[in-house]
Amino acid sequence: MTVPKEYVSHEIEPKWKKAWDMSMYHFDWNETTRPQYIIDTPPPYPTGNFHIGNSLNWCYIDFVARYKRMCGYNVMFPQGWDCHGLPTEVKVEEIHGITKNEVPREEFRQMCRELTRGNIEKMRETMLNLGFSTDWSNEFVTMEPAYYSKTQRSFRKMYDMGRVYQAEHPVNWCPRCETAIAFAEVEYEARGTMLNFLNFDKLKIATTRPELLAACVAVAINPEDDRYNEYVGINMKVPLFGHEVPVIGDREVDPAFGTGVVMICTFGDKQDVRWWMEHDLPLRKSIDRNGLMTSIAGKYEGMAIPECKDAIIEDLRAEGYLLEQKTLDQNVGMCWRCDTPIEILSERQWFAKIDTDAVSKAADEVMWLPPYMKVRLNNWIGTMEWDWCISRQRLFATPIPVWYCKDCDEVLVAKEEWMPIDPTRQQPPEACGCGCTEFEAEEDVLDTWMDSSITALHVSGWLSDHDMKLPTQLRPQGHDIIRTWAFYTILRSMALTGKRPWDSILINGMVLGEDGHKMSKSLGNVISPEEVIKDYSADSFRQWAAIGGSPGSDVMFRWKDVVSASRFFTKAWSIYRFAMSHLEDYEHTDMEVSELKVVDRWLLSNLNRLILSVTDSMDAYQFDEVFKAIRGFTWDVLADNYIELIKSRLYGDDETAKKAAKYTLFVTMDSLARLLAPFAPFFSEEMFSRIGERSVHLQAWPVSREELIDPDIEKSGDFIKEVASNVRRYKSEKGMALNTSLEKIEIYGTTMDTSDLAGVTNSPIEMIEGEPDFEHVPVNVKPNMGKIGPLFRGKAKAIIDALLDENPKKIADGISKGKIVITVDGEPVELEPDYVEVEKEVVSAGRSVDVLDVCGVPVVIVR
RNA sequence: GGGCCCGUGGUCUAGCCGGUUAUGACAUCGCCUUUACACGGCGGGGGUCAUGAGUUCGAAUCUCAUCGGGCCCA
Repeated sequence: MTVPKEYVSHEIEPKWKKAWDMSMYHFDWNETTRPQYIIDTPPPYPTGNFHIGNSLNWCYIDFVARYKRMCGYNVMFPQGWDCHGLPTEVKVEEIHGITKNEVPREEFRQMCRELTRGNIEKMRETMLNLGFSTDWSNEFVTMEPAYYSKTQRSFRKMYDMGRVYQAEHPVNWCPRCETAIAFAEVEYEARGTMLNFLNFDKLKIATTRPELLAACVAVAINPEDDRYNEYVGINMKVPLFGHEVPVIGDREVDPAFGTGVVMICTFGDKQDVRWWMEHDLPLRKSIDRNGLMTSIAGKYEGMAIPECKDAIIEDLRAEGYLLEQKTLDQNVGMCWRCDTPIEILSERQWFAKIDTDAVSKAADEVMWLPPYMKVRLNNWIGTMEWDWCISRQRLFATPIPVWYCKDCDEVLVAKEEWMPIDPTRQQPPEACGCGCTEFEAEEDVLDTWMDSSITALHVSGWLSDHDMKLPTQLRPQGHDIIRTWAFYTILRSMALTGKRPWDSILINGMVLGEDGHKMSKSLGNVISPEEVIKDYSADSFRQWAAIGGSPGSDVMFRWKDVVSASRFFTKAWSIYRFAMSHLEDYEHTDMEVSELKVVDRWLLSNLNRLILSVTDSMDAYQFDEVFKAIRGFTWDVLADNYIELIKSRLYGDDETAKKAAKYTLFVTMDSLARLLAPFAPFFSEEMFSRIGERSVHLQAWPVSREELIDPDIEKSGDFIKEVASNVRRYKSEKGMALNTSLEKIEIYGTTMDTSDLAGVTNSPIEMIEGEPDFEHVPVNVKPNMGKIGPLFRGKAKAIIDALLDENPKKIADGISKGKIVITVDGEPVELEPDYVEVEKEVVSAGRSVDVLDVCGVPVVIVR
């Protein structure tokens, strides 16, 4: 059993990647004993690049999945791919040098599928390189019939429940993408614009959108505004266009904005929609689906919006309607895909009903980590005004399974047993109720969120041969998609099953570049996980993910964290190599505590305490705390102290004492391999391969042996460690080599097993009862604020002052007598001995020695 | 304009249901090849805990205000 001197991650990681049988990570659908732990993994968009933000999130998921498996859960860590969407359409157009309307619909969709398959392949490779314990037997691809038929069936089910309906309603519209979009897809950007003051017949109005004059349907004022309320009810002529519109009163009008008079258009913004619905105003569509002016715009018909705006302002000015222009800061709603300002158009679209109460109630049943992230969902819920527009005018998406009868216009929604189906390619197998067999296919497709909002249902066996396992146990996702993915998933799960989708939701932060800004191509601060693996290792990357920050907070990527991670593995390897060199002929059997030395019991006490705290932190998803604790134990306790202390035993002749050290080393190596397994799957596997049978990833998580946690032993061990460390420092300060043999080390007033100490200091140790012939001179008094404060409250300060004024020697005498008496404001006050601590200085009395004070115990070094 | 999070040595951070001397990492300086490791060991320097006020015997910690940063939304 030779252990190579160096840990070469570039050989070991590929070795295990190749050797692992990934079926060990498969979920057992027929399990009856182990509890289920299903993860509703986010399906990434297959861009072909599994980026660092994905990687951070997946590291968190993998830590949990591996930990839960080791704890005896039947874990499903599935992998999905959210394929549909505009970016792929754009990419396909770019690659093939076409526009989507130049080729037949199906051919274009085929090109999109091919591109997507290749991209998925690339991303899978990165995921394997990062060592994720993905359950590939439960992979899903939303563009494949097996998945999108579920999307279509969910559409039909919700249609039957009356939760999906078609209607003409205002929608957010992207003129560039030529499609309706949902509020969740609208992003706001601060832009400067002109506020135009117009002479509007009898009143002056202020508007930022003069190009919508043709769509003006009313003028509104605040009914409490004395300047104008007499005008309510009369009609006014719209400048340039001449049609008459009524003046209405509405409290929402801000008298302080502009002139206090606004025009209502169909539609300039969301507020217009509210007024339009509330006051039952007519509809005037002045903008078409391409963002061009319609016929009601008269001579401006066919102009693009900015062009029309310029022309109308010119004409208003020429005809004397334009009174004034002021600059105004304004937030403009933009399409999140293409940054084009959106318009609100009235369109015949499909909608899903939003039941905010049901979503809110279900969200309360879910444990949010960190908890304040739920606030974001609730804030979003509070702003919902319209239902969710689920139809899109695109190609690469799940087809809406609907036809319209050519004779009677009746809507025919496909039956579930017909799915998957593309209505543009297949006719319904039944005639319309009116007897007609000629149908017009619905060409619109579904919003991609309609696919991805049923992942929780899909992975838990919905509409499959398996038993339904909803709710899943964990939803891991970023805080940027709470208003979309989290919201829609809860909505759909409640609508379709009446159950919450998950027990808990773990929110990860965004990854920031080394400059502290969000990683983006334009800032040039993008780092790919593959780069990190190449320069360091996958395990080092994973350690950065664990230790870089706590879940929920944004995490900065720093190369130096990766460097220190890889140094930790070097150190751990060195420890492992040392341990294994002494365990060559070791056969593991249980040992009684009585057979162990103090130092062994000290280490085991610390190890079991570590297991306890690490388990708690894992349960709380505090991976940074977990790894810091493991690192601290390994480096400080095990390497810097324990190993140094036992060397003399390991190299000595006392076989019993040697065996105790070997036993302790073995147990520690075995536990460490298991504790590291969720974080460093490759390194821990390499470690474990020389310790135990089969993969470390099939082993149980260590259980703390609490009977080995012993505060007294820890105290004794700490003392030995402190003596060793003080002697080391002493030698260092005196310029002595570390292995210099001192004539004698005397320790006073305590008894203990000194064999390891003699070994590590390479010097004889003598325990001497009583005090040394030196004087302990009390020099300083330290009041114990934690005790004095609460007891004496307002008097505390006076007591502390009195204590500090008093001669330290007198206080020390008081302590030895069991009672301290001091005078405060002329009154005697009694204090218990533990209310103060006295610092003492040891004064030498004639011997040529050095005296160290270790935890209050005099240690005398005879040179 | 509203909501949420956050300001701790040069950098990043722990502590934050109040208690003495504020944690660790990286960086920096000095010393050391001791049979696991120089990708190591030992030791040192460096912080008025953003600012101001309040509560309290006592505040990095609680309250308020101000300034600054980030995110989500209108």
